[in-house]
Amino acid sequence: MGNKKVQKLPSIRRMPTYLHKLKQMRKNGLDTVSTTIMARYMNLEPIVIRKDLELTGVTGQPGVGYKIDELIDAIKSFLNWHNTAEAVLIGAGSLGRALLGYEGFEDYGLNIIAAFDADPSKIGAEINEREVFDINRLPEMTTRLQVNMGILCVPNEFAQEAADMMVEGGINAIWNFTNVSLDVPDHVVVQREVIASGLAVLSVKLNQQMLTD
Amino acid sequence: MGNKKVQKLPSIRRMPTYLHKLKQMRKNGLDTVSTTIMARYMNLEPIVIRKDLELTGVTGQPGVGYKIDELIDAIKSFLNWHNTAEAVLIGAGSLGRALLGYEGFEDYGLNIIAAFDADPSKIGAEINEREVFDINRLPEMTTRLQVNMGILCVPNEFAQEAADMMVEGGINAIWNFTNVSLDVPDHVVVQREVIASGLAVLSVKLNQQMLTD
DNA sequence: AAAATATAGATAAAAAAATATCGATACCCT
DNA sequence: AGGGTATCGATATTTTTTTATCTATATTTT
Ligand SMILES: NC(=O)c1ccc[n+]([C@@H]2O[C@H](COP(=O)([O-])OP(=O)(O)OC[C@H]3O[C@@H](n4cnc5c(N)ncnc54)[C@H](O)[C@@H]3O)[C@@H](O)[C@H]2O)c1
Ligand SMILES: NC(=O)c1ccc[n+]([C@@H]2O[C@H](COP(=O)([O-])OP(=O)(O)OC[C@H]3O[C@@H](n4cnc5c(N)ncnc54)[C@H](O)[C@@H]3O)[C@@H](O)[C@H]2O)c1
Repeated sequence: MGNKKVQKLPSIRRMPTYLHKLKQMRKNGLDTVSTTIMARYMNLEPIVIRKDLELTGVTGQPGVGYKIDELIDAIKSFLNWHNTAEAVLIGAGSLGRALLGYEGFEDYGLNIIAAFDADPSKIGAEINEREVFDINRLPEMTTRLQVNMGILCVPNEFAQEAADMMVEGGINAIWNFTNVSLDVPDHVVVQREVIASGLAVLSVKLNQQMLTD
Repeated sequence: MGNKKVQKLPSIRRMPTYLHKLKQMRKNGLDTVSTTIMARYMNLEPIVIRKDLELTGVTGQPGVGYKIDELIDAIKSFLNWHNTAEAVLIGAGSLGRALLGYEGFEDYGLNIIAAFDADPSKIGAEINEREVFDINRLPEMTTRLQVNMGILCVPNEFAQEAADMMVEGGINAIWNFTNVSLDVPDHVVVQREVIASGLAVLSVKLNQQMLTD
């Protein structure tokens, strides 16, 4: 029914950072890791990490730690990042271009296969090896290609109509970077990225810091 | 001491969305709002909103709601967004350009006054009316201009050294978009923006949705 | 005017998340 | 080999956040 709550949100949000650090450690030739080390890296308490990792089902070895390979695997499974998700991006503007150029997504099982835009001067262009198509072709193309994730980067005023087209095209997961709270059917999940949230947190932190010294 | 925890994080993160919606309502000529309306917009329960607003110190009128103007003001004060914060941006690459071009920051009391980069082909350029300076001038300039916020958008491998330069230049708040956990003195606050966190949440949501229908 | 409805605030309860404690296991160093 | 240290897992506790309940106040409808 679309309104089920996702639990353990804070833990889920930390997973990608674990993954990143673990991959880096593996590249450096390590094969085990302790929560103490992860904790120091992330500025958290070891117990937090242990609880998070518990969610993935891995078990560590008392006195030793966890096997890095196992952990990487378990986190990927937990996040469902083993089978790469194909996505389309809507709105090849300044944010859209940045996301199209972001190398990191490979590591996160995300593959942006095409972009869509309404601006004739952008349609037909290629950005980082992905073609930009006319937004009107979106429903037809996503249906045919069976894509079920859309990354929304259009200006606020077009956000809802773009979302409607995605829904029409069978997309059921929307990563929403606009400042608009979308109205979508129950079976469609939306993750809204509010960049100002981070700024708000930083402002409050800074303020508190200044008050105490 | 830098390791004090910020409380009410979830509430703080919701504030900018309230602010955005409230400003929009004001533009539409409204002057009061109820938590029911806000809740419908944000897909939350009214009680959540009421608790959040309580933090700002505003009081509403039973049977009526809150005064929009008062709310906007209270939220801005709460976030310390009344006095515009000046910031510099480090790394005028694809993400950096997007941020430099983002209009939304005006509303959030953030003013990016200059950018810094190491690439000679970028130094001297102007992006959205902000000049790009040589990264080596950062410490001197931020000291002189008394800027205390830095937005970090360099490639991961240069993140720490760029952070060091910021600290040298007297910056004490870093908005960190890199995939690196920075090592900074206690008096410097850091807010790390991990874009993959949102993707992780979306993946889990999508997975749960698919399992239940 | 009375009844129905919508609302905030205060307080209480429940749920979730973070943190602590402790025993068992492994490793390291002398 | 033995003592010291690091580690995990299980369980318990504390803290924080979310949600519920109930009362008083305002508005709208009849
Ligand atoms: N730029 C940033 O750093 C940033 C940060 C956070 C959030 N955002 C949000 O992301 C969204 C996009 O921002 P931006 O700065 O990239 O804007 P932009 O104007 O640079 O890009 C928007 C793109 O969408 C295209 N477009 C317009 N209408 C369209 C439609 N109906 N269908 C398809 N494409 C359409 C435009 O042609 C343009 O290419 C906005 O909602 C903004 O608030 C941007
Ligand atoms: N592109 C995205 O959508 C995106 C999303 C999330 C996070 N990030 C992160 O943001 C960071 C930047 O990503 P990007 O895609 O913009 O990379 P980019 O390569 O496009 O831009 C990096 C910029 O930093 C400059 N630079 C390099 N070394 C420097 C130094 N020592 N001092 C100052 N400037 C220096 C480069 O010249 C370049 O202009 C990375 O850490 C990336 O992981 C990017």
